Formats: sequence, C-alpha cells, structure tokens
Amino acid sequence: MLKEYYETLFSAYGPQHWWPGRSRFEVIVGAILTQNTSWTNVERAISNLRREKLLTLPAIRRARPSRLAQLIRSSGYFRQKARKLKAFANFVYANYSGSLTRMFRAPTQQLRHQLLAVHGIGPETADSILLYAGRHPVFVIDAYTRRLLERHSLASPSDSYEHLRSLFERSLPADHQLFNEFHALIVHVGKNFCRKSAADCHSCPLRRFLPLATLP
DNA sequence: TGCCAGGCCGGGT
DNA sequence: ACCCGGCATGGC
Repeated sequence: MLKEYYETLFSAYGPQHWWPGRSRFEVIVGAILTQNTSWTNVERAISNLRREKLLTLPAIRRARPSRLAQLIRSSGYFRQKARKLKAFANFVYANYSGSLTRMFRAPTQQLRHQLLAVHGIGPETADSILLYAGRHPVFVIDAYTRRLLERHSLASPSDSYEHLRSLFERSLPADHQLFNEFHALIVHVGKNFCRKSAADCHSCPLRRFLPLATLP
C-alpha cells in the first residue's frame, strides 16, 4: 500500500534532493530550527550563522547563548532553540569527542535513544538527524506525514508517533535513500495539496487512493 | 488581523 | 500514560 504511494509520488515528481544543507551539521541545525516553524524563517537564521562562521560544532559550543539567540531570531522560539543547539553540541563532545562521524557510526537504536535524551530533541528531530544527516534508515513522521495518513484513513489522530513510524518501517525495506525520498515527496504533496485549510485534492497525484467517502 | 508553520519541554492529572 | 500552556517569528 505505502509502496504504491511512493511509486505514484516518485513518478509524479521525481527525486527531491533532500535535505537542503551543505553539511551534515547544517542539516542538524536546520532540523532543530525548523521545529514548528516554516522553513523560510529558518533559512534566514542559517545564513546568519554561516555569515558569522557559526555553522560548525566547535563554534556553536563556544558561542554565548545570547549571541546565538540573536542570530537565529527569525526562526522563532529563539532563546529555546539557542539552548537546544548548545545542548546538541555539548552532547557530541561529551559522548563522541566532538565528532559527528563517530556519532553516526553508532548503532541506529542506541544513537536514537541517546539523541532523545538531549534537551530539545524529540522523536521527529532525532529521526530527521538520523535519516537526513546520518543516512540511518529511520522514517520521519512529521505534521505532513500524519495529515496524509489521516486524510487517507490510514491513521487516526490518537495514533502515537512510534506507531506511525513502525507502520512505515515494517511496510518498506530499510533503505535510507528510499525513506529520504519518500518523506521528502510527502512534504512536497503536503505543501501543495494537503494544507490545513484549502484542501483541494483535485489535482493531487494521490487522489486515486482516497477512500470514496472522503472525496471532496 | 488572526492563524499557521516540517515540535518539544515541564508540570500536572 | 496523556494533557496542556509556554515558547516567538514572519507570511498570508
């Protein structure tokens, strides 16, 4: 079932070249900054950090939280997110000598548990880091994914994050490239056809999968 | 002009 | 194990 969704989306849109980011660390920063925030607001924050040479692990670790907060202001929740960036940097130093390469060599489940213990890293952020920065085969469940599943009666609002993640991971081969493309494609259709209001699925390529009763 | 956007934390039940 | 208020900006 989900495999057919993927085939349909890939035929319609092709490869998405995700995640936008020039380095693994930049991808991680983006994952934290985009929490409940539109990507355009995050882009400004990231270019500010780049301009100030703060898009590296050691630089984030050294920077004062107030300075960080000022530079990422446009991404919203900026004091919280400044603290989260520091917490992640400290985590990598404390556990992996400041090396992302070492960090991502850890077994997927072990690293996932460690990431979830870091302040500011919840399930979606942990999985985005694992998949998009680390190429580990975990499926990311975000607001778009959940909305798609609910619109298609494949999930209900009470389903937990872990339940939805396991739905994807048991239905598909554990292939990071596949998970990457699939999730990116879900976000793409979500942005174009599946917003909260203005739900016109008329030209959505997934329209044929909609249950008859829910067709608009 | 209010509502929304690729969540998460901490305290309460 | 859930539930909820707080966190904050920029675009429409």
